[in-house]
Amino acid sequence: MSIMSSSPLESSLTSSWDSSNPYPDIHTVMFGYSGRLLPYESQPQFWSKYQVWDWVQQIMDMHQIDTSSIPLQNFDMDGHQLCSLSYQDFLLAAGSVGPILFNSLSELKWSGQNQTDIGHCDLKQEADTYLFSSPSYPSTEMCEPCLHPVLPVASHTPSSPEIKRCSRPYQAKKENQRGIHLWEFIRDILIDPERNPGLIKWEDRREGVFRFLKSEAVAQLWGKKKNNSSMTYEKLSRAMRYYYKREILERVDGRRLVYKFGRNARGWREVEK
DNA sequence: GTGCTCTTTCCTGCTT
DNA sequence: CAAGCAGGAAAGAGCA
Repeated sequence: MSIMSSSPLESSLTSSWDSSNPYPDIHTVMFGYSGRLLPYESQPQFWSKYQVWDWVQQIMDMHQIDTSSIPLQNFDMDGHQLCSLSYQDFLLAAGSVGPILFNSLSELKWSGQNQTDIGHCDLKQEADTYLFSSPSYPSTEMCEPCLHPVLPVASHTPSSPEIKRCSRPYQAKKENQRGIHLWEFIRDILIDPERNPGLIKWEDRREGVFRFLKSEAVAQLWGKKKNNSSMTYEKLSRAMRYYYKREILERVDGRRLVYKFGRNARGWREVEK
């Protein structure tokens, strides 16, 4: 993952994030998101991983940043894990968007718990430390067992020792990569609304017609599942098209990003569940 | 090692 | 013109 890469993302951020005004949108971020949350939802440490995704997407939407601009799989974690990330973790995980996410989360934590362990001054100081005084990042250590970079876990008490953990997104027991097929992965997102923060949507539930809303985000999730960081919607869609021949999917002519489950797809009908 | 299945990657041409 | 679709070809990866 490239850190602080200069990408099209940067230009899209300039309206809300620049070096002269590092926290211009804190209230927008804070009240724009937390304002529409239920009480328990404003406490990010209790979020499910799908609420974490939802939050990331909401913040991106708020700043009019394309969700596919950041590797969503870097946020494959629940709220508790999210809350343990440091400012630097966010920079590593989301590049230029990291500070926005970090600030939003900190404000949510602050407003949700009404605790002041992370104040604006601390936030700004930490942000400044990493954003403006550090041209490059500390050398990367590697996690012994899996050879993924090690990230420092957030420690808001300066004197406490820094705990290292693997940067690889949380993954339960490594499952058989062939254990789930692409169409099953898509189906599972569709039938479980909590797993589906606006990624794919039923067009006709009874007929099995669905549409990709965030095609690249779905591709990234699929890539994460297969441990393939270079997955794109173009490649995913090629795999989808192979399902036509096997009648797992049926063509939906004339409509972009729209697919339909075929006779050999199982488990998507409500009555089947 | 071999063959099979299921992708993944790359490509060209077409359509929206 | 860009994005998406269609499908051929070849290669990769897991598994029996």
